[in-house]
Amino acid sequence: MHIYRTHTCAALTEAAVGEKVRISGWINRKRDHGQLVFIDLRDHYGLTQCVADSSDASFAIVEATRLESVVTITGEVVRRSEDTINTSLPTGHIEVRIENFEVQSAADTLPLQVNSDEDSGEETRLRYRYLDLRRGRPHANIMLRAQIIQSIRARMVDQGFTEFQTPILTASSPEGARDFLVPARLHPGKFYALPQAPQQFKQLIMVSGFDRYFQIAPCFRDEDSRADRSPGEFYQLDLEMSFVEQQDVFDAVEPVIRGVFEEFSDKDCGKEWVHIPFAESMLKYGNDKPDLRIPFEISDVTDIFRDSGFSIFAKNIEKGAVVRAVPGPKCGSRAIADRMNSWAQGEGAPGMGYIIYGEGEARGPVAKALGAEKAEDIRLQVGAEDGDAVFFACAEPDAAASLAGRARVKIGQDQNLIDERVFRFAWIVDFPMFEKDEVTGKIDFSHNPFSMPQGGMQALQDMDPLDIKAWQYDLVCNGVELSSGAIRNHLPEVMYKAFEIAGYDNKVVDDKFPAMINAFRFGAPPHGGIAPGIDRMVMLIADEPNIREVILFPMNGKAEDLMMAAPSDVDDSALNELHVRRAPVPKKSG
RNA sequence: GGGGGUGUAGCUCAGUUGGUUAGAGCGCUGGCCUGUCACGCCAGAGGCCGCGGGUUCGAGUCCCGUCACUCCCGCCA
Repeated sequence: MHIYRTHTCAALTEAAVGEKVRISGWINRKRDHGQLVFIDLRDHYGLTQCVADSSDASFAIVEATRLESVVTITGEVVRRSEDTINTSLPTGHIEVRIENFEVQSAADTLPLQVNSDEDSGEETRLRYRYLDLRRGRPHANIMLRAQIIQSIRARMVDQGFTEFQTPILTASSPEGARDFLVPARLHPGKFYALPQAPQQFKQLIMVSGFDRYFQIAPCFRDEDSRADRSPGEFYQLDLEMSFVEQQDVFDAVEPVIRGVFEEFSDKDCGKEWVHIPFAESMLKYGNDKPDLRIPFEISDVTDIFRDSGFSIFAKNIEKGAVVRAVPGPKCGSRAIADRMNSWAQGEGAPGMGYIIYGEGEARGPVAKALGAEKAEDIRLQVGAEDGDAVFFACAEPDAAASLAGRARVKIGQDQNLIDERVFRFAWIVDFPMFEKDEVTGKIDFSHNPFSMPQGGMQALQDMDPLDIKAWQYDLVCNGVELSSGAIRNHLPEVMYKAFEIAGYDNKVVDDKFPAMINAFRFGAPPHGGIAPGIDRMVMLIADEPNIREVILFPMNGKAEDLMMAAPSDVDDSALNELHVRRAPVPKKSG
């Protein structure tokens, strides 16, 4: 007999009755009746009830062993009597009569309760992550993640993609987020960077003549965390394809993503994934990652307020402001409207005007100043009914869109208008190539400097830079940005020109992107790709509100690994070897 | 860097308008219990109420500061 186990804790059923077996695992729960004690033994696979009574030699030690101790139990599988069958357990028709009980590893008093469905505090969970991960839901989430990644690999290979590995120690690149740097021992004063994504490598893979690449790629960005953004590192399904247009990328990716969501979730994934131009998304949803489950849209009512009796808005419009209207279904009460107004103030806006529609008339100060006719125009445009409200964001276009967008989400949530049983996907397309920095007025790349401008060189030469669109797209699901991609700019002259518009001369391109700009001189295939976030996909499928729930050993919000105690101090000798010296930590002012 | 929320037993949380000895469930220790499966019953241990200061006759509760965790803004090609 194997020294640890002949079966797992899920394997024993009525078929095994009469067999002498050995199982090992953790004591999940104990029910001590004095002369009779039950143990639920748990392993990765399931639970098996084991039982001993006072006549058994091991009875005392069974009673005395604490929860979560690891034990090996040897004994006979016995059928439970009819009245003691537990139908909620797959192994509930049998139990193991304990003949021998060996403690492999005794557990101290636990810092968190493993057999509870209730989460402990984040700090405790992360510090004792190995205990947290024994619990049902975290354990299942990690298994789900593994299965999803497995499925993605199979689907990608089926579609003719090949998985390659790209370097982890690479060069810092000027664009994007803050880099993690690694001092280069052999090159005093120089640093490697961890890749923010294998962006340049995957393009070079295409130049190398491989046709369809993918990788479950680790990406490193030194950015502050959010609920849907793990600090430091995350994984992307990174992929790139040669000789493709935008729609080819969509056609390759859509079945993979849809397939995975449909395989692992019961939620409806929609018939077709809509394409929404960036500008339309900003107008209707106030952001570039719309939650299409919210059943109403924002509309522009600037013209109705222009030169109107509502002078605050009218004056702002003259100065370039716009007015965006957010419908508030069933929000037609003073209390709700006031709450929205103070919410908006909390968001940094001066407030939110509103009109309440009820009993056939428009009410509130805005309606009064505007007059019944214009209030009715708004009602018709927005599609409001009796009992609804309409809220207004008046500001310069970006700020108005943003506030209206946040208000839309808040109303959707507060009024319970979000259908939790569906995934609503959308491709956001036609991103602008350039944008103007509000503070400096400088024109810069709005998304990815390697994207091909729509219209190519011609567009760069002839058009107002701010009007040029890029072959740049995002995949969005339920208000979460799942993915970002582009058809790349593989033409050196077009690349120089694009960087020139953004204020960088040819030398900058040559210095900062030597690999790409050189490679493109030796025959580069037109290519494009995308990189869906693995963690976010798993988070959506697992229906978890926080990305840490689908990561084995996540860091906390301050990018610390509480379990491993990282980051940590290092010896001076290690620093000396790396030619690195500590700078004094600046004292806090005040 | 900024804003919100939270911080009370090992864990999850309650704690009234400021008022006597700060509670519950789980866990832990001891006792009872031979059919439980969130077993039950009895008893017990366990608290710098995050920390520091202030107001007050009196602070878990009010005020100021600070720290930690968390959510959001900034940031995220």
